Amino acid sequence: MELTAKAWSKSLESEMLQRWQREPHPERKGKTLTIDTPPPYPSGRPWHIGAAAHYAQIDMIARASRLLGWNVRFPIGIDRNGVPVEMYTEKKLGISLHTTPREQFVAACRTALDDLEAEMLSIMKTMGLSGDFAHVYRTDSPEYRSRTQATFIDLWKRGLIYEDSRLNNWCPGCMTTVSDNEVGYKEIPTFLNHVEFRVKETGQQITIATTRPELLCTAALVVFNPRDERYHSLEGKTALVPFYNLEIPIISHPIADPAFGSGLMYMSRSAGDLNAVRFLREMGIPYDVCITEEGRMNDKAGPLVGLSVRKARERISDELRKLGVLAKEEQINHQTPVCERSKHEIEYIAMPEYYLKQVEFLPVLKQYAQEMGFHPEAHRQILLDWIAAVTMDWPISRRRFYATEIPIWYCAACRHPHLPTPGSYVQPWKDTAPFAACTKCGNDRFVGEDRTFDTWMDSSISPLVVTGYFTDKGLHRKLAATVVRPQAKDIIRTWLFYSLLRCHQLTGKRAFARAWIMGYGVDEKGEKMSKSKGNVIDPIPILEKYGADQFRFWCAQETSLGSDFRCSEDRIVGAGKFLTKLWNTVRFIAPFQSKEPAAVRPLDQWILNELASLVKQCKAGYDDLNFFVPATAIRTFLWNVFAPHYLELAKVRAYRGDAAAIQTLHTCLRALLQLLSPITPFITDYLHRELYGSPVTGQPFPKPPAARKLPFTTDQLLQLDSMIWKAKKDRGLSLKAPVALLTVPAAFASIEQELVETHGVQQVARGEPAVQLA
RNA sequence: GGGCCCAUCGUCUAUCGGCUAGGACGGGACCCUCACACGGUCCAGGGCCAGGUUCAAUUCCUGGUGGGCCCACCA
Repeated sequence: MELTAKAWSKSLESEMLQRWQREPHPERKGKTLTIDTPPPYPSGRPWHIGAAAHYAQIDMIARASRLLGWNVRFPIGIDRNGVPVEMYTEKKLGISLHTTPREQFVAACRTALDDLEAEMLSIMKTMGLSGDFAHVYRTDSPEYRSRTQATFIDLWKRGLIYEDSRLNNWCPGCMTTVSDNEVGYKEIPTFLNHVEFRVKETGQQITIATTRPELLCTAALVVFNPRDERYHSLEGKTALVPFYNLEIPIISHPIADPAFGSGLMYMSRSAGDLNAVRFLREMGIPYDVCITEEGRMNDKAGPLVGLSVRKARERISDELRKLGVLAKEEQINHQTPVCERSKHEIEYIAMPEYYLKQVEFLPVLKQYAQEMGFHPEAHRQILLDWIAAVTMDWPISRRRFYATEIPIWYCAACRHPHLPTPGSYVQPWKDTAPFAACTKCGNDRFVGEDRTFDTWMDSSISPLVVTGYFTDKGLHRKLAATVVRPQAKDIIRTWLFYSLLRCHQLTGKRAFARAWIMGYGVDEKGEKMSKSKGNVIDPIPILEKYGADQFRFWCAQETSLGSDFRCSEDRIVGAGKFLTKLWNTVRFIAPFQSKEPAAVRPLDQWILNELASLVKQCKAGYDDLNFFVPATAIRTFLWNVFAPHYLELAKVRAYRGDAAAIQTLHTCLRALLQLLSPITPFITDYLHRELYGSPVTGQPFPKPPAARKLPFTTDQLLQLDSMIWKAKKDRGLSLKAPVALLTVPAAFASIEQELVETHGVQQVARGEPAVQLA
């Protein structure tokens, strides 16, 4: 065979891809492992290099599992529902969801998604993902959406869904209710306004500090802490709200912090934060929102009506200043709740929304979180912490367009809800109701629901979709116990949590055997990549420049499982050298062929011992789905032990045609290629075919050679070689220069021949290691 | 404010409480030695701080500091 080139060429990768397309992975006999591949979300260009790295590693899960003997199902899906594409479309086309006809807007989103999706799929293919590209599923397909709807209908019938109007997180930008885990916090500078109220009964002046003066129009109470003795005399009195001249009671309640401001707070019926939401609920005070869905003041705000919340805040401060009741304005940084999607400041508005019960399922979810496997183990805690923090049911309805529709029609007369039979995809906002008459009042006119689902309602059933729950219950039962969920760390509280919840509600079982959690790809300074920072690295030019295997090897050896990893082009370049090293090692070994059986010499046994330990390390790494372990172990073996020491010492024998040396070289090489194949499938498959005439895939996991005790250790041998090289180097001699006298301990007697031949030793003596040059 | 995780050369990491803390990337010097200059050889460079346990601490404990993440949150 001919390996004339001096290095592996990434152009061979497309050749290999075509080859693989012609010969798909053979079904194996063993048990089946299903990967619940995270369907990536096409939210804009470029696709994040960290995401590409993530999928490269998921392919390593697939390939490593096959190498370990599993039959692997590796579906490929794309998540296409929800706000990100709507925002992308609004920005790209300069249109607004709220002013564009729904049909038209949905079509524009679909076009955008198709383009972005094509690019992601092409990247996945280029990287050599061994997934099922023939059956890509899309979460916005009528088929998938019909399943989301079917599960909703199921849960509805079982009484797990209810509608309620309660104060909830509202994003004025997205114009929808959002759930707690879509809310983030951002430090925003604002003013803490010290506003003077008067006590009606005594005329006494009291000061109240607030960041939300624009909510004064709905002021309900003034509160002080019962432990705060300064204000005991105010209990039961009445406060006069400036500007609006409202009369509100003063009460004591522990919610007020004596150390904050003056120790007095006012509570608005239009809650300014979650704490207030809870307080109102606890006190049984009906809410009375003074903010509109667009984030403007409504008519309750009197003269402020129509102003944005922010403008209203400035305006009321002006008014209070004019009245002489604004004692102080302090600039503070405020941890402000913002929408994680659109970054708008969250307001608390009550809208009727559907809720899915989750609180009562927390104990079983906790149990699942404790039972299932986690790679790495440490990340289990993130899920447990989240489960412990959940206090409310999940609001699942959204007032958006590009998402799965809630499958309900209401009787036009009595508003009674009607749900269709599960199975087909329905769009109540445009479809005619599939009912003859209202089951309650007999009326024959219906109004379709126009709200959609939170997208996690769709993605949380992916473990069921990929195991055939909706198409083949028998298959599902067979596959369900061995599902592996790979995903990023940041969506533990959403995707992982909701999947466990929903699958439990639908099947009564735990969705996953194991979860594999990867860290974030950060930039080379260690900072999070974000489009706003402009430090997002596009994977396409990287893959074009360096090829898939180089990228994959970099991914594997960059960081241990679960930690964040820095994306630095320099280090990707560095990873490529390994492929060249491997290539040239093969280039050296390939020409040597020997069929006759031969007994190994002690030197051969030494490297076989090392190989045995390598095989065990790789097995442990692959079992833990931690590719850092095999990648670094293989690299160290090849570069620090096998090539510089064994290869050099066995070289002369190999040239001579020594069968034991040649067979040992091939034993090591073959095992190396197989052990490495999950990480760098292109080069290993190419070389395995060239040398051994068969694909590297489909081989069983390499067996560790039988190890035998030797009189010298690896460290001793490495140090001996190094000592000789250093001696020559110090004298400015070539490494081929002869050694006049080499003194070695008796332990090396069995490999003396190789030492002599390799280092050009003229005479050998026994004793502590020493080199004497001519 | 509460919780979780982490802390080793510039970077990524190794090290059952015990040899001079090992390797890789990057840096420097020399060498184109017949698989490989995407190579070889050599060099420089590190245990966050303060206590404690111990014959012995990078390793175990406590506190601090510094990161990361999560939750709550100043009305």
